[in-house]
Amino acid sequence: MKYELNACKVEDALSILVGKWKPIILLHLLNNGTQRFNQLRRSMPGITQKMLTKQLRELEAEDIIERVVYPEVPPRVEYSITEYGKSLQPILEAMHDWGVRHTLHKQKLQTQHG
Amino acid sequence: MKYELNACKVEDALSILVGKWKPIILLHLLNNGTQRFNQLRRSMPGITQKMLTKQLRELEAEDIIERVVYPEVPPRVEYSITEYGKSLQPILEAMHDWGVRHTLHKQKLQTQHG
DNA sequence: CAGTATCCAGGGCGATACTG
DNA sequence: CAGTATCGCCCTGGATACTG
Repeated sequence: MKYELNACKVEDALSILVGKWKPIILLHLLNNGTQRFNQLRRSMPGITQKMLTKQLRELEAEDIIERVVYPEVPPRVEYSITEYGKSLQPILEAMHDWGVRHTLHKQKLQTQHG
Repeated sequence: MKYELNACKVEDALSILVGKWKPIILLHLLNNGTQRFNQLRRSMPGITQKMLTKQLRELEAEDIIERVVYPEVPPRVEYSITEYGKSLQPILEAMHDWGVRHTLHKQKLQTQHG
């Protein structure tokens, strides 16, 4: 290992990403750029308005995403990743890469045991 | 971005790491090598036997750690990271690096707002 | 030493209804 | 359109006691 990893720091990152819909929200914003509330909602089948609002607010509180309200009728609210939020991308990529290999590993285990 | 990240894969990785004590356990095993049950326990102030057992069993079920029982009296059980478990290290490092920067970022925000 | 078994509190998350 | 408000389930995790 490059150096000793500190558990507290790891958990700081983990606490940001933990939440049933947070990774999905982040990936949608990273992949598709700025999105309106209902645009996000439609792209996440199964999420309720309450949960989407809650998860967005939590990410906003951590300065991971930005929320911009346009004073129009009907209301328009746009969400986007902040520069700081983009710094999470290496973590998401590392997880994605691992997830891809994890699928293969599980298949291998099943072949061995099954 | 290098390519589109898939939410399911990211969550596969996340689901392994989520658990109040799992990152701590993994870092202990990565930093210190094979450890006995009470050795881990002593290095994690606040954890109960039940929780340590539970988290260890879950990591074992995912083939992230290995559990070896020595049929002795008194019993000896040793835990270690598997080769597969070591593949999580890039994720933990990415989280650690981010966590370090997150601390600085929070301090910066507080200076601005406070 | 290395666990189980049991009970219990808090919070995450969902379903549903209502609103500026 | 983009939210709040309320209710309730379940699951994680903690406290405590017991055991091969």
